[in-house]
Amino acid sequence: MRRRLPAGLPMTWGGEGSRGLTAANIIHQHLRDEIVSLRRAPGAVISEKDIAAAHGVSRTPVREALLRLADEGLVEIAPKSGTFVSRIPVGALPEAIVARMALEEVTARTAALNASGSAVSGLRAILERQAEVAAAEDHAGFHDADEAFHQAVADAARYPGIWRMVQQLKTQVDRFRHLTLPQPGRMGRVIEEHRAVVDAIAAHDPDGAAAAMRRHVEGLRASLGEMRDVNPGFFDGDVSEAGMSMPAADRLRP
Amino acid sequence: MRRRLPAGLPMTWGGEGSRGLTAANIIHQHLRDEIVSLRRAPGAVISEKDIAAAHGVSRTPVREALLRLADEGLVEIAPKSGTFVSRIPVGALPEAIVARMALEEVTARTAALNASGSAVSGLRAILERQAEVAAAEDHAGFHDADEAFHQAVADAARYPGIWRMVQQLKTQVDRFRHLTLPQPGRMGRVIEEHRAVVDAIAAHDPDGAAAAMRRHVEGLRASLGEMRDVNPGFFDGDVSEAGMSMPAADRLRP
DNA sequence: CTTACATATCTGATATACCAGTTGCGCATC
DNA sequence: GATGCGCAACTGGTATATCAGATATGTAAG
Repeated sequence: MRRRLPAGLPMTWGGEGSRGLTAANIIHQHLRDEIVSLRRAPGAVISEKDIAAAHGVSRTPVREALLRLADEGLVEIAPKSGTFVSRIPVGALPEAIVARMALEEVTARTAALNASGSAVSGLRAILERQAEVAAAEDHAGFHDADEAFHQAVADAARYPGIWRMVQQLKTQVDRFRHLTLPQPGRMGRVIEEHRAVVDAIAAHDPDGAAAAMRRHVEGLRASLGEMRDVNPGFFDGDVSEAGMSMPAADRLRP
Repeated sequence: MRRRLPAGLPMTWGGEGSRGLTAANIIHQHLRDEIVSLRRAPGAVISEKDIAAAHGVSRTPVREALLRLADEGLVEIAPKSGTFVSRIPVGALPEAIVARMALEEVTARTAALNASGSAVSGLRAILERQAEVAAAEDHAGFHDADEAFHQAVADAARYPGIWRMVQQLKTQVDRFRHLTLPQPGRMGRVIEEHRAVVDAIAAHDPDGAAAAMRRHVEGLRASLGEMRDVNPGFFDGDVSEAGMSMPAADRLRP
């Protein structure tokens, strides 16, 4: 008996095999968006049955989506009890930022060594676009451009797998960021930091690129300051563990 | 209606919630062992039905386990066609090692800053044990001690999440390592590298610890040299991409 | 002998049904 | 009124059945 050899090219270790647009994948994406954008609040109950009904499918693909979200740390499944949107693990955020810094630093370094001319041009284009949306006070567009920038650096370094890890790390921090006040001047500062990274990459200066990227992510850590409003029980553990000052009060009384 | 607040403490972002010993988890662990240890060959077919029968359960928990393995990159699911043990993505291994180096370097650095006395003692104990099993030519025990060492460093740094990422990265490389010839003197060299890391941590020398760990992982990269035997279609992409020399021939003719 | 096509038989994806813990509320009790 | 207990309505975990796509094989035409 001859076994057929699938022609699939996995390309990386951690990537969901980009298996077609199955119902489970659609629901996964949908729920993920809702959770990351905080349209579903941390701690909120997720009902398999409701999701299934809302999408007009059975519980099976919903369950598959939820299991993957659980692996990503975005939902918590309590057996025979319920499924909930994960609270933001503020205690783990500093570690996540450390990991991201380490990964992005080496990415920038390699990008400086490997970047093609077109890659540099692409980076500059993203920089321009980001400046434009910043001038328009378009926060959503700014965030998109930021993501595009970091991905472009990863592409320039040819590190798709590391980029996937960074994306994973970004998720929790981004969710937290949605709860912070927009800081005046932050967009301009970020753009300058990005520009420094691009300049170092264009100059093929690995140490400079790594240092610039490190400064950038460091700045990100500092931007986790103030909460947007009186925050409910969105967090797991003590908020003061996030490394930055914070009223530390107003947790809901249970 | 009051909603109950689960007392679960997630602790990190990426960890499977350590949800009880469900059938799916058992099967996941079982299959994972078989795949990593190469008892299931890369490219081999996995039948949901067979696994289910072998474990005396239905296909549902088997499917859950396989989906998680697919997310980990250990199996590939071809819709309506079949599920296979992932071929080793040799082309992605250098990137995995780069990522691991970045993460373990910062881990060692933080460990040097944070390590308690007991943590250092624990590290030395592991070092001793590793020397013992090395003297006994116990390769399996050596590998276990190696894993314990790296985990202990991560524990000393209080980076459980980063350790989980490193574990993920180790998986594919370890699978590859299972196919390489044991290199004479490697165990002794590894132990010396470990000792350098511990010494730097004990001396609270962050730069030294980071450098020592970097050298260690660098040595690991170099150890990916020769294949154990004429290698079948265990690899995805060209083996020469692994960064080391290799006959590059004898792929199975389809 | 080669090639194209129809079809039988695999597979994974989904639907449905059932089971067993967990939780919360209400009633009985003190 | 406070407290302990037990039932009822949830939930997630598993089992079973059904559907549709992909592959392989056999057959007929060239």
